[in-house]
Amino acid sequence: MTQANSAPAKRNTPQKAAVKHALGEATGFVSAQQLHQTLKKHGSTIGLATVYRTLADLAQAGEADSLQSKDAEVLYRACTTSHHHHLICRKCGLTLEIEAQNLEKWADQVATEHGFSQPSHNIDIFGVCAGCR
Amino acid sequence: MTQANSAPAKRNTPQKAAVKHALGEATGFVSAQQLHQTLKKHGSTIGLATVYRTLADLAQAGEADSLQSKDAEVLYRACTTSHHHHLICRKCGLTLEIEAQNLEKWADQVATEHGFSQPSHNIDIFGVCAGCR
DNA sequence: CTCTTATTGACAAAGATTCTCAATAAGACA
DNA sequence: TGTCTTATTGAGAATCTTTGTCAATAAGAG
Ligand SMILES: [Zn+2]
Ligand SMILES: [Zn+2]
Ligand SMILES: [Zn+2]
Ligand SMILES: [Zn+2]
Repeated sequence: MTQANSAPAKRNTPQKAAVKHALGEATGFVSAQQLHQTLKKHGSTIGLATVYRTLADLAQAGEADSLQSKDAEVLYRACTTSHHHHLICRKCGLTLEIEAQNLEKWADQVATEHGFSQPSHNIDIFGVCAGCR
Repeated sequence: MTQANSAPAKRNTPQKAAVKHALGEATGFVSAQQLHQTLKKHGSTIGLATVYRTLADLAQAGEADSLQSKDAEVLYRACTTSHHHHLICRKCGLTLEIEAQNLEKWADQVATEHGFSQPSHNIDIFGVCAGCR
């Protein structure tokens, strides 16, 4: 008698911990490739596929935020689990988390006003930080 | 005596017109690949690279807006040249243009408040339209 | 009509991400 | 602690989007 269909049990591995840690060290958004390079530079022998898999899991679990960069690659960042948005430096990648209650309300309102349900949104602000000028 | 360095003169070609027209026909955001398929289905022998090139030009000229889809591909849409944002149906892709002066102000304010210059932003709202429910 | 050269299309090439699969090791249990 | 099941890993292949290359074509000026 096998269990009907429950999610496979997750396991804790040094690789996952390493990715999580490296992501935490980053000051802003980084790509899977960058993270892989960094990890290898620090002596890790982790595989690229594993970095991709782990990042995808973290994003799914809400422990990381992701966004698409200009050159078609996905960038990740360790984040608080509460809903928020980002202010990102175009030059150095420095990232600040920002919140705006009004904004959340506005977005949902716009959606429902036009007959759209299950509203969600993507809001990111870019600029050049003080240090980069 | 050759001209110092002016932009090469643009030429009007049936291919560009076709892409522009096909983009106008679409009800929402479409990818270069989709557009290429559509064009071929209508008998055109246009090359994929040309579709990419034309879309990039349109986006540059402000005649089309672009956004990154979930699966790492760029989507385009024919748009008005004035600054605006989008409300997009997750199912059928139906897209509405929306404006919000307050929002523009808010975004720039947040940036300057934190010492960021040359502010810009990405704001998109998603949902499921009435027709898809 | 002629000539210059921007543009095109077929194909190669680059990058990012995912898939495949045999080998490894986490975690449960005796 | 030792054994066993199977989630996870890493290396490379495969896939997919996008860009680059280049000879052939054709837009537009004269
Ligand atoms: Zn900066
Ligand atoms: Zn929000
Ligand atoms: Zn819809
Ligand atoms: Zn705006």
